[in-house]
Amino acid sequence: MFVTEQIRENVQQTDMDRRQQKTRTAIYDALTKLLIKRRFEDITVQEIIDEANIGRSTFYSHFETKDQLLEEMCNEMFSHVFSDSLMPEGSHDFSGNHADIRTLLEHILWHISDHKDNISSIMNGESEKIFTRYFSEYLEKAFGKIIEHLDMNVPLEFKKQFVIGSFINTVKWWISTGLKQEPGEIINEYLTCLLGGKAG
Amino acid sequence: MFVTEQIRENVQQTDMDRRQQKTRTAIYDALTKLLIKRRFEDITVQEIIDEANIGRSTFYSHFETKDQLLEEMCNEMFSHVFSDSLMPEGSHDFSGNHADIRTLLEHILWHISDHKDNISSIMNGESEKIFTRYFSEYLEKAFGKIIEHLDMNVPLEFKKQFVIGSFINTVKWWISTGLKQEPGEIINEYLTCLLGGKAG
DNA sequence: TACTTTCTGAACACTGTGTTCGGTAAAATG
DNA sequence: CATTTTACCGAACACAGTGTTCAGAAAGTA
Repeated sequence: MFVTEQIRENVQQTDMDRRQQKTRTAIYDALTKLLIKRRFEDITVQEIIDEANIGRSTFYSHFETKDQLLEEMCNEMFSHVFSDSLMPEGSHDFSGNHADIRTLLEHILWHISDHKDNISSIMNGESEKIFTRYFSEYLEKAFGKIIEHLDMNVPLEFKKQFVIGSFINTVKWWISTGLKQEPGEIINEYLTCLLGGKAG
Repeated sequence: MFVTEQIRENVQQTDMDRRQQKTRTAIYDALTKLLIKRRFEDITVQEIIDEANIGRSTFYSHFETKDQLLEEMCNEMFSHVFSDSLMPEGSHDFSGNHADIRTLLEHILWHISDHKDNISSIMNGESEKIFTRYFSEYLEKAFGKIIEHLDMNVPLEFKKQFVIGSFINTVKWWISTGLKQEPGEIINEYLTCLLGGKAG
């Protein structure tokens, strides 16, 4: 089970005072809105407070620092994007079935595509690293075993690094150029490059 | 040999006051030293000033901001690491000669290896992006045409993204794990993954 | 209603940035 | 060597942003 799973529950407690929920949502929305216009590093706490229309001390009673806010917001979002729902129990064993892998990878991209606006605005700056961390962790869990079975004549650690790294890289590139291609197209091209046109 | 020593020649114009040269070197050396202990974002201008043993206003007469200092320092360093000396005129035409490519890529890694200490300490934080930018630009120039001739059945832009991205990725991984392998080893593994064991 | 929790916002201490300026030291010039 | 030019020094300053505190107001809960 993912670390991220536990985090989500912390953030959205059902037994939360309505005021707290309102505040928290207002802060997330405010930051999300501000991130469209400028980088996280250039946004001040005061701006978030003004945009969210809350008191200064209220902000600091919810988040220790601005960075913690980003961290939690990203946790929230990426844990959703890379949730276990993408990875149903039954499909953990791919046993070299490339069709299934293709479907699953494509599914991930569709998920990302659904969060296009949020992810895109977050992808400039510090938050890119959080994205990479989550994505990497997720892929390692989901595909670690399949990667082991791929026969490339290189050490395992290198293979993992290469396969996962190049995939994340491709996805970042896809996002940064505005998600112009269809998910299926990207996955096909990725697998073509990775497997050199070899059949499954 | 320390990077800063090599930089000195490039940075210091011959018509520069000796005092200016001394100051500039002191600042570079100070930052280089501080970067070993902590991330650039956590280093204050005052610390750099103290370490360099110069006056506050002197620092600001040399650099407008702390970020500009980093930018210039990285420019200096990476432009040296990825200098044209790596890319002699005669070798611009690879015409599918994989042996030459192999040699050249290996050469790049040796160069990086020579600057191990400086690069490693810089690779945490903001400066990683500068590294990536430089590296990407350089590789595009040096290998753009060869990549075009690689026959992978994907659009050119995707191919470039994949080949260059996965190489930079691999190098970053190599650096972050402490340059444990020999350059030749890394290049072999990279090319194995990229070309799928196809012969040149 | 009575009680509890959260929100509010002004005031405050603190850290770090970048500027200013009169005085000092060093280098270049002739 | 004397003169002029240039760079360095560093204290003082203005400023921006962070994070805390606290007493009173407002909203939720039972």
